[in-house]
Amino acid sequence: MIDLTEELEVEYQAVLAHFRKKHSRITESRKAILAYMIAANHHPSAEQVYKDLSFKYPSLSLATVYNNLRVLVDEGFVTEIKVTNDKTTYFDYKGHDHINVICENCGKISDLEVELPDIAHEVASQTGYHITKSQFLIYGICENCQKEQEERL
Amino acid sequence: MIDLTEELEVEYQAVLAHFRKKHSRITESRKAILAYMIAANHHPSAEQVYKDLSFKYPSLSLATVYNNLRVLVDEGFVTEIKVTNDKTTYFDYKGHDHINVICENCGKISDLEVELPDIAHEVASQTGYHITKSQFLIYGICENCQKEQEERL
DNA sequence: GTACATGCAAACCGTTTGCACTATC
DNA sequence: GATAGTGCAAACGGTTTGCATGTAC
Repeated sequence: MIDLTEELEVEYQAVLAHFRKKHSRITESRKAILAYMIAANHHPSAEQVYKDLSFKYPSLSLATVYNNLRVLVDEGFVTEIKVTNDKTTYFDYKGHDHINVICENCGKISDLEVELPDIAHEVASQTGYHITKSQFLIYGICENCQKEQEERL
Repeated sequence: MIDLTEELEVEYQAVLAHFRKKHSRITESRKAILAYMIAANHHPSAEQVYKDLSFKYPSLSLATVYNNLRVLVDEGFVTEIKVTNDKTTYFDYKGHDHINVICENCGKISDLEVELPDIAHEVASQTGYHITKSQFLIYGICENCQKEQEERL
């Protein structure tokens, strides 16, 4: 098992408590993947989680990693990150706040103009990155789908 | 061919001029895909571009759509948009400004904390979306890769 | 004991590639 | 005429799925 600081251990236990409450089973694989994700200070792919845990858990399968990451995403503990020009999905445990508006129901993607501070400049000065382009995505439910959902009740 | 307004026609001709300058060939497929993308007010997938153009261009292939979208992306005319929980890449002709910071060279993904206005609230009031989560991505070259590139000169 | 989770391997599907052919320049 | 671009079909690769088995409860 990954070694967690006291603070992270609290987080870890809180998620386990959440699983118990939901009557989800707490398996060795699940604990290992959860601990890995909580401890991770990078944004691993499923493959990377699998490789890193395979040493300690030789019987772990890639499908199980995907299954558990999916569960963690569905429960709101982990965020998916997609990067252009890369088929891989990366996973981030409770990613920080990180505008296209995407409807999670119908998949429609809309543009939205909103007043923003000069993020690129700020990012550049703060990180030393040479900024080439940026992408702000907001996920939600569009008006049409909200209506449809209301009508469905 | 898609019918373009005068303004869009100027844009279209400008891109063609760009291609001539680069000694890229201006084929029927290329013109059709470009015009489609310039006229599009949505964010089509390659598949959708292919389907929509297939009527007028029955011999057009999906691979050619991918090739040309790739070219338009490489030349900076089109932006790719990736959405979580969806394998598809969407394409946006000169997307509007739309903070994970992603290094285009090494693929490293970093978190960054930046002061932002209450975007979600603003988006919600402006669009009527019910916001559930958001994702801000900035692409650039990280300090390490900048150094490596400088050293390579 | 029940049924959710796992592991394996095969299927899936968006995207890319290899190659012969076509058409732009 | 040279060669970049095209079209087709096959390959690729990240992710998902079906199913038999294992195990948390």
